[in-house]
Amino acid sequence: MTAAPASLLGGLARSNLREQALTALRRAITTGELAPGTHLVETELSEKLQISRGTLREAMRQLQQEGLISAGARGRLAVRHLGASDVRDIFQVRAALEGLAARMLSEQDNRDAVVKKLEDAIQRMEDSSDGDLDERIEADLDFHQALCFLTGNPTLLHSWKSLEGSIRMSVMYAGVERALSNMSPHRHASIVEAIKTGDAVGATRAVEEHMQDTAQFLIGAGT
Amino acid sequence: MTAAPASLLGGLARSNLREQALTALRRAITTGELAPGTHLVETELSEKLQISRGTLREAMRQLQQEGLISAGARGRLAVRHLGASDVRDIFQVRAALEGLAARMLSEQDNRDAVVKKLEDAIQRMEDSSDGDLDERIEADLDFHQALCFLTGNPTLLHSWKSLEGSIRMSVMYAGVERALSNMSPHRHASIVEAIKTGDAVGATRAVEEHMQDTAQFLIGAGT
DNA sequence: CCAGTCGCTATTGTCGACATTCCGATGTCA
DNA sequence: TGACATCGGAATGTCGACAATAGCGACTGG
Repeated sequence: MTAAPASLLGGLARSNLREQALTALRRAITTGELAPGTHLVETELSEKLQISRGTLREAMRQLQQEGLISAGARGRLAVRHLGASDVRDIFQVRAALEGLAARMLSEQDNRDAVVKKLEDAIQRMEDSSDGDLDERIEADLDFHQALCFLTGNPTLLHSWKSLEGSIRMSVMYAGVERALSNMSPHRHASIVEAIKTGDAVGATRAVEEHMQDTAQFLIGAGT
Repeated sequence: MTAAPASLLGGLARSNLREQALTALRRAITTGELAPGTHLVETELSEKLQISRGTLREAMRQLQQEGLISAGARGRLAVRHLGASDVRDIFQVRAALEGLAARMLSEQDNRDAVVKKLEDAIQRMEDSSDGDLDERIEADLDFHQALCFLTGNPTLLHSWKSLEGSIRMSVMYAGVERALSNMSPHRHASIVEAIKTGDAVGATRAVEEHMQDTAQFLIGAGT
């Protein structure tokens, strides 16, 4: 939605090592390639990534603010270790954010275009239902990001994205397969339906329930 | 609340240039010393702050994620320029976050201690009512931060803090004096009152209304 | 055998320099 | 005169090196 070109001619800026390192690290962490708790040694990482420490440090600062990396004593950074309470906390905030999005969209005047795009997003989820695991996760997150994006509130989108990394870690916390087993399409459809009919409170509640259930489900599978 | 030592023995780590630069820049921006739109030239700033560019860059990355600095073409950074719609957007998200906080606190079991602390925060606001302008702003933000802090949800607090810079810029957008004239203590008292009686929906609504009114007020004073 | 001290090592903090790239001025040729 | 090539200048991107410090282990004196 944003990492990819917005539409036609979205973004052609795809260079600079910092961004690449950022993407690589984010992926490594949310994939589990870098296990939670792993101490990230700058010299080591910079060598593996073939970039200088300075460049790496900039990327890590950002990861830190995204909640993927936590700081220990003496400036030491480590991959964040999530606990059950963290997952619950994250999804509570997420619910507030996406709940706001759903309400805003429900109260909007020209909902047709928005609803159309959300339905497309759901369609994409169904299309990928027999595809790659990561692909399905991606499709799910795309839907939820779209929810925020379509409100036209950049701050809301930004806040959501700041949480995206944590959300991905929550998924990993429970295991990708297990997390996916909970992602029923009808859950999302009912949210869109409420938005379509302009049922603001219904849409908000649908989102909040969805989030709470998901969190509960993920926690139940806790390590 | 967090910048200051937590209580006794809170934090004794107060060095490293990056943090200092971060604080200095944050202050300069939210004070207006660095006007919105100002192009932040790395070489120039690093010389003024007497630090190296690398160190400065790390600080600026963080400011960027906090929404105080926006990136233009070719990696150029500039002090973010807020418009009326930005202020509205920011306060919408803020309302969602603090609304969640208020609801959580209302539904909590042992509310006495929490309520006590919030009342203390209000007291501090009143104490500073004839003090320095910045002091009053600080007291106000302290109250709202406490709202998030007391929920015990670190993610919520983190998200709020990510927004704090933007909130401060919104205040500056309208002018500190004007912004302060809207901060009536009774507004906050009614929030605490609702929390005290366990009225979750009332507390949430009180917060949301407070936020919406404030946003409206700030926008009305637009530059 | 224990305690205290000294020095080494691992890792982060900070810096200055070089590389790259875009923008604009300048100059030249049809 | 207008368009195009070229040359600086100004910023950002990236790098490698040095400084500082905490933690650890060995060594020594009692």
